Amino acid sequence: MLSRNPTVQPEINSIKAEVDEIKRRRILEEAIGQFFDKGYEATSLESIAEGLGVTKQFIYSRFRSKAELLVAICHAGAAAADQTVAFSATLSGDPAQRLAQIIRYFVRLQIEHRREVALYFREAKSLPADEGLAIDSSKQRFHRMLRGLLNEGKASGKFDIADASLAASALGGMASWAFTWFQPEGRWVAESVATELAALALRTVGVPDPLSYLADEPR
Amino acid sequence: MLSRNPTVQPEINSIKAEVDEIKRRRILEEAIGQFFDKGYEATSLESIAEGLGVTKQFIYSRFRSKAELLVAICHAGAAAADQTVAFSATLSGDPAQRLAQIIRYFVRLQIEHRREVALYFREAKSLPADEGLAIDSSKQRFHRMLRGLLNEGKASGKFDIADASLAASALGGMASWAFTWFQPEGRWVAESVATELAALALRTVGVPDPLSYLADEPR
DNA sequence: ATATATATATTCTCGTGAGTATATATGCGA
DNA sequence: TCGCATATATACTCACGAGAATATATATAT
Repeated sequence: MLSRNPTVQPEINSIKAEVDEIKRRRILEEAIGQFFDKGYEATSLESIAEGLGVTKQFIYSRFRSKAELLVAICHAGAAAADQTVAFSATLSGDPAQRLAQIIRYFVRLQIEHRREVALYFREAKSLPADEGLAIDSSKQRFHRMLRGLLNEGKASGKFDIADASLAASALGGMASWAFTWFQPEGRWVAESVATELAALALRTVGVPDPLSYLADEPR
Repeated sequence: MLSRNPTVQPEINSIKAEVDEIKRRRILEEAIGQFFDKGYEATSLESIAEGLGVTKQFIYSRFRSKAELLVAICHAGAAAADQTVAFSATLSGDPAQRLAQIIRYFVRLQIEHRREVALYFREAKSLPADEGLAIDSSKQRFHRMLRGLLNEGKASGKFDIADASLAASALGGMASWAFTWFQPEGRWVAESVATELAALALRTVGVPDPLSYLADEPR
């Protein structure tokens, strides 16, 4: 008998990998929901297992500890800031145009991952020390990116601001805060919130005609 | 023997009341510090007692439960919003002028009570249901107040905004966020942060010359 | 000086939950 | 069909912490 077609092997592995990934995802989904509702410390692994209809051991087979669940979730939350920094590096041209795109991009991510973002703000103190620092540096990189852009716009006379660092904090707050009030079932649509906040952000830094930078975006 | 001068009585009582109040305050101070650093659930009453150099029973003699400590702290956090709403009711005149004063007032309070504010955001879920609702309605009243003012300014042509509710959320975020980044030992002074954020807020809603409303304020 | 109330300390109880050790089932390769 | 690895379940340990019960010290009143 001939040996089996070796090309099958990776396929089998990829199915297994896919199943593993799905299991991981489901565990994380449940953990996000319960951590978000009750808080990290107040949620037991038992109750997460119960919510999934499995036992605690199932979770331990995929994650080494409760803290590791939180780490994975917080990484997903910090990813919004990281991705936005990466996105900003792909942009060039007019600072106002770039700022608008950055805010839109960031707000959309914040809204999409509201719960993870909320958890990484709320529960950062329960993280292992090194992970906590990683989160902090994500925030710092985001802030520096924004401050850099604002300084650039200020230097070229596009933006009218007293202090770029403070303005960056103000814009960061305006955009980040969405995770506290945005309701997916509410009257707002993520896309239009992102566009409106981008328009408000442009005005905050003294761009007189924000709409000209957002004319083709959905409202 | 004559009976004791009855006027002494209230004085003794007031001393006792004062001492009681001091004890309460110290317990709350310690609780705020530890809850803020480690989180509510992760902090034991034992460790709060230890931090104070007393026993757990000392705390139980002033507060009925651990949750009652959190309730007291969260009330202090929500007070920033409540007081600002009350303050806004004392103002009249130009909407831009009022908005600037409101933002300044609110930011100063948020900064002063950063830790309580942070706790009432982070730990609201650990609160008894009715207290949680009270907090929510504080936030709502604040939002409605701001939205009302923005609508007023929009109607009179002072403010240029698409949607007052969304703009209120944006300004709320800009101002609230200060509790996450303000460092009392850092480069900023609370007063000037409050004034700068008020200026940025005015520009966000389309007031062209914010400084004319803030000329006499400290920067 | 003695009785009474109040503040503070000491010592338990009891539930809960993270993590582990051990058992069983399921699927896969030969 | 058998044997092995891995996935899942059951049953335990062990520490911790909220709150209560009980004891002691301190202050006030008579």
